[in-house]
Amino acid sequence: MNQETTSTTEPNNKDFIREIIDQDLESGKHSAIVTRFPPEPNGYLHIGHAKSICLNFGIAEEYKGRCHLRFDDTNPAKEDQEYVDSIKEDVRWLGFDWKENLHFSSDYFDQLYDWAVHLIREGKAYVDDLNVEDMRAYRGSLTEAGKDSPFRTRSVEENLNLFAAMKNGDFDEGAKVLRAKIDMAHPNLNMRDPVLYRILKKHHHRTGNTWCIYPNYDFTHGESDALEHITHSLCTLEFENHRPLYEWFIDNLPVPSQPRQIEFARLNLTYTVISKRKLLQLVEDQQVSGWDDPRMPTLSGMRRRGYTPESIRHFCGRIGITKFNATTDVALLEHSLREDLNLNSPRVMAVLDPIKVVITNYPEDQVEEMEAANHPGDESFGTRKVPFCRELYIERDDFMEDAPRKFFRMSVGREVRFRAAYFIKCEEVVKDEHGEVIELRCTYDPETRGGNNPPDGRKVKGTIHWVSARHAIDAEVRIYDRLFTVENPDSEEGDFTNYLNPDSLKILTKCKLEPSLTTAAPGDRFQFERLGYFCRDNKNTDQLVFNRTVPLRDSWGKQQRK
RNA sequence: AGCCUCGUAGUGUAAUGGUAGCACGACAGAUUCUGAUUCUGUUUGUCAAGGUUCGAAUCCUUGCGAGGCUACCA
Repeated sequence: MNQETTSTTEPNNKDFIREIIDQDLESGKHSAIVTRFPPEPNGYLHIGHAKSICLNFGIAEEYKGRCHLRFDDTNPAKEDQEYVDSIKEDVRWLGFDWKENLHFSSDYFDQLYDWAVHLIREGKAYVDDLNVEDMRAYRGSLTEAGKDSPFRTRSVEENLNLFAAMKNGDFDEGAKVLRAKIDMAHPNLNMRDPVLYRILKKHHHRTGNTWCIYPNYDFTHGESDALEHITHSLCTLEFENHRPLYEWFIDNLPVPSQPRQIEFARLNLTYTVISKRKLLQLVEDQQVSGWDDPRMPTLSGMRRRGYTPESIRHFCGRIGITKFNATTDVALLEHSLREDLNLNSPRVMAVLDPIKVVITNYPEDQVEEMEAANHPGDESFGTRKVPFCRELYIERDDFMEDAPRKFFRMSVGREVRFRAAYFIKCEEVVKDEHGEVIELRCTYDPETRGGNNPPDGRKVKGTIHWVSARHAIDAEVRIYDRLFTVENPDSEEGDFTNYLNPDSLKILTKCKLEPSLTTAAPGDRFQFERLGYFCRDNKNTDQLVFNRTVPLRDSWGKQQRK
């Protein structure tokens, strides 16, 4: 679909990764570029993954190479087919296509096993009986060297037998591991004889019960890259310390290609938590309704909220790629969102918190079909008919009794434009016994039909939206706000859940929508004029529910808050 | 405290020894049948101190600050 927008919005300046790629192409090190997006199927994709997806698939498009989707499924205890399915759906929704390049690390279990045996034969790996606590103690610390395991000197023969026995299920989980024999005094802790294989008597979502030993990330990732002829293996900064190990495997194994790992900073966003672990906690503690709660920064949540894939791709293009651990202002994401929505959303009228308006000089039984533009800046959106009659609803906020001079809306004695309808003047307020305003009695000027200025040259400062009381349809509208009250929930005192915004969801049940919205399909997006962008919920499809994607920028509201 | 990485307007990101730019935000104004959009303008920056150089954000030294690393997770 709109994949072109990704490449057409690339900044002129290349990031450091693309510069490396340019050099590798120029020097002849590579003639084609191959990247990969390697999620573990143990959770849902979020906006941070989108950054990586746009980088990897984006580079493949720009350099006419390819990008593999590879599931890093080496830990059957956490992984599940459900996640595989959701990840594929989300990548596709974002607008990327892995074509025939769908892979699983588990496809390489046989090869990895053979390579582990190879290392043993070379005297570069051994079976260790140390338990978890002892292994930790032997590893040393950040400042002290570790010491060799007493099992480090086993013969090749013995290691071969033991490893085969591990594979055959002769030992319990945790009884033994296979370790690389590198250097227990290495300043980089990852090089102190890292574990390669552990015993896990678990069912794997793809290999079933074939295996009871599984390779871990370090022993799997680089070799999988090499097997797929990945040229540039892009990952986040926390793997920086793993690069020497990544290279050690590439150097010490007869792999078919030499991929290069390059790290970049992961995405942080203000007022948001992004880590999978924390998102899982919100789901499990039922602070949100699920992974696809519209307040979640997951792709499924954002999709449900009404985000467009284009806006997310634009955003990812704008934030750049660096090694600096930055926190991006969520306003930049919202800017990308509004930019796309403004261009592509048809306008409609909806009243979320209605007050009734009676036009006293309008005939009781008359109905007019007012013609309204669907987009003020784009005639190709066409027009629609909106019914107008004697009784209408307007937004409660659009009326004020003792209104200041700068209030350009309804107040007794003031005249405003009802969008695409008429000039309306408020004559009288009706209140109930509690003093609550329940009705406005108004008059209209027939000379202003269509909302046009009258022949006498009279002008009006404000234009407000409305719906016909007789024709309006009822709907529920969910108003979402940021999930957290502080810019960086992760770095505040105490648990991040202490900073959840209690007002992140308001459910409005008495909303009145113009009748054209009857035909809105789940997932359809609109601008409710003067309010914001809204999207019909894709989950509660038996009723009419709209999610507010993002409000319009509001310089009046901003004034008020001062 | 050992190792690795990183410090450019409020935020994010360019400038690859030669005029510190862009975007977002904020602020002001113009236009407007959405207090939206659009348009115009304003504002603010090279972590610090030395050094090399005709010239340093860029190279060197030292200091300061930030992040990551001690799973049989990825």
